[in-house]
Amino acid sequence: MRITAQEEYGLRCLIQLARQTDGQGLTLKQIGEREGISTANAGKILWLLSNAGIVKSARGIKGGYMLARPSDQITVSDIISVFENADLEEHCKSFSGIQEVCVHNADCGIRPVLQILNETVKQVLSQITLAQLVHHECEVSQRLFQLQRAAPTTAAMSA
Amino acid sequence: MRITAQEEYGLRCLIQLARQTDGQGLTLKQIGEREGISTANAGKILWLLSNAGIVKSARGIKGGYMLARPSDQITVSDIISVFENADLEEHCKSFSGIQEVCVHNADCGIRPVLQILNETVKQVLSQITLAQLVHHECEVSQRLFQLQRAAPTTAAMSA
DNA sequence: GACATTGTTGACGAAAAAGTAAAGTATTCA
DNA sequence: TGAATACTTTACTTTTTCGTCAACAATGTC
Repeated sequence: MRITAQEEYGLRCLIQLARQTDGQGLTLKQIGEREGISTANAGKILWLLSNAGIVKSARGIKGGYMLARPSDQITVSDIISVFENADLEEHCKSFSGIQEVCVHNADCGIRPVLQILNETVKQVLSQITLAQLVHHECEVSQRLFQLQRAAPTTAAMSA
Repeated sequence: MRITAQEEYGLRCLIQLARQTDGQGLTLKQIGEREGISTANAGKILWLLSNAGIVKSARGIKGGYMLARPSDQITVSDIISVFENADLEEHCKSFSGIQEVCVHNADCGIRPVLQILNETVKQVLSQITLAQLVHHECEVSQRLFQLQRAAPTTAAMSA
């Protein structure tokens, strides 16, 4: 259970773009230098993000990348999903909502635990926006810790 | 951001052991057959879990594996940690508690987002025990969904 | 319209993870 | 004691992922 290299760089590249408040955008070369990765690698990552509609690109001498929508409308879950293997998506596509969780799963005991945990994690990450990561990472961290402690999770689980 | 193959199989092997209510334990051959993996692979996974003190083993003709402690005292976070690369642990060892989150991080802006998210996820997973996964996976899933919806996360984050 | 700059795309090699194999060690029972 | 069973440990092979390279396409400037 870890963030892959691509996912981490994707997140960090987006944070760089989100910090551009002047609406200027950044070139692949600039992004690569700021995050310590090659221009080629930055190109690959940004291309995936572009396909997913998270960033928009412009070619030519005035080109570069910028966010496709405000950073408070981009969740970490959105970003992570871009780099997931498409094959895994089909593993259990029926898992789409709380109402349908058990409808398609008579064989609940065989159901991979994998899927349950993945959905749990994604649910948590969908509540963290890029805007929250941009300003002060530590504040976000503290808030999340408090969040988890405040939630009556243990009681709810054992009920 | 996904569970690795080893982590998934580790979880599932432990669920098999947790289902053994007669205190008998299971051999590597039995575990492998039940989870569709080779005996050799099961051996590798259970060896790691044994080193971590999550399971205990017995050699000889009456040998096998069993949980080292009750399943409600084993969290998913415990299990996942077993299969993490030890090198990553040193990446930011100062991240040990909520009080010390920002103490060691004057360079907060440079701090990898990776670490923050990993801690967040681990915090969530530390609240799920093996016992909860054993009985009915779907019930656990529903509870977690309700949990996440009930928690006033968005309000807390934007405060 | 020529040129420099920048993003786009596919192919290739390197690195890491996963799984397999085999030899070794300990325990039990006849 | 000896043989069968089962865990232990290391090394190897396969598979997957990661990163780089090179050629291509599009845009803006002079």
